[in-house]
Amino acid sequence: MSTSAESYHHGDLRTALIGAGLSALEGPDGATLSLRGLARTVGVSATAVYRHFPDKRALLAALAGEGLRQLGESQAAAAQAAGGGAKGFAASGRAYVRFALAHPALFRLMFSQGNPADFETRENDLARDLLSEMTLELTGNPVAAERMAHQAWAIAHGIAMLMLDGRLPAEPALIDELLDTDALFFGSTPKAATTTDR
Amino acid sequence: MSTSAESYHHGDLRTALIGAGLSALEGPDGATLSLRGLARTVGVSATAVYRHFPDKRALLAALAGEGLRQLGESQAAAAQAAGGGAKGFAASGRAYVRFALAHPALFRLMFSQGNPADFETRENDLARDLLSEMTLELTGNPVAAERMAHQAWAIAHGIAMLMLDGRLPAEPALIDELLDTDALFFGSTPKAATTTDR
DNA sequence: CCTATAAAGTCAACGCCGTTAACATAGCGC
DNA sequence: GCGCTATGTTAACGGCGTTGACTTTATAGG
Repeated sequence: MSTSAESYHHGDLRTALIGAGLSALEGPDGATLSLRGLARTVGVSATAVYRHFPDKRALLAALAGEGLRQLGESQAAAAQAAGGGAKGFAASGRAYVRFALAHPALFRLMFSQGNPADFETRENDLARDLLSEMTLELTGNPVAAERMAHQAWAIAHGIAMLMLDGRLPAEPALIDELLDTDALFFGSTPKAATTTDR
Repeated sequence: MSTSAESYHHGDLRTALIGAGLSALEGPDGATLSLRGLARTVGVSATAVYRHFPDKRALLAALAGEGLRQLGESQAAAAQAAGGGAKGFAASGRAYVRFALAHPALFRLMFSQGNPADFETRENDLARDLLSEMTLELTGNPVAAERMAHQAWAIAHGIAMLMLDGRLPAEPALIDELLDTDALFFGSTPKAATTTDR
């Protein structure tokens, strides 16, 4: 009865806090959201938060979990829209980076927690499951699939992070180019290199 | 005369602060270093810091710059020890990830600043220059070199970050496997999943 | 040599933060 | 109807980054 509609005392504080937290993460200075500030925007005393979360970390973990869920949804939708298969796989990779660029503070939060076990649950782990499924489908080999999953995750995550940090320009064309699995490293080596023409 | 030996009032505070900051970043809870705490360990009043850095961000930027310099050194050393060429390139990639795992808080700090321009200087940008040189040497083509550099950076960075966050196990064998340029994605799989496009 | 000036450091204070303890209130089960 | 428990409040603590007004010290110039 803690997480239902809106009834008793003030409303559903837990849900309200998470909502406020998510929207605070969207604005500028989303990197520095404070427990007190959050309580203020929800219109509640600072210490009321502690009835729903043991401490700030727990609140952040909940936000990260929600972000993870949304990321999984985005990727799944993108993969399906692209018609699955290799196209879908590539689309889910682009969706990963796009999500990071669209929600920088949330994305950073999702990957700066102590240990993922605090908020990675069966339900919000869609992204991970999807990745496993897709690579298995593409390779047909569990061992190769796992390596492919790891490498794909790493490169998408690397691109996302470097762009968020301003180390790489956050241009859509660059995302596509770097994620292009046909052109990875030497894939198109000698002459090819001319792929960039456009 | 602000950054020289050690002479006048207290010593070279700026250098001392950076040293203390770097060593604080090595310990646990290095993620939460405080200006006051740093001043305390150096044996100086909290506000003395402001004679050398306009604010905390500037101090952190200085630490990040120093970290960047060290990272470049590590990579250059590893590349040279491996004899340059493709071997050297692979070695520098491993060194990148190893550095991240060896100095988690420092590495995170290096890649969570607002904009890199604040601390990326000609002298500490060794890592970036090295990467450009190596990929150009390997491809012989400026365009291909740049893409290779971006992709290599992204995958190394992704591996490092995911391991730091506990999303991937931080095992040396896995680092090697994921960085293996010959086995990237479909490199070693038969049918290569035929990504089709293009 | 001695003094003006500016660099380097100190102290007190402000407002914000996360968190704890003690207290108030409202809804539900018996 | 009563008590229990979930939910919320107020007051307070210590720590933080930062500012302003002050003190000390090194050094440069007459």
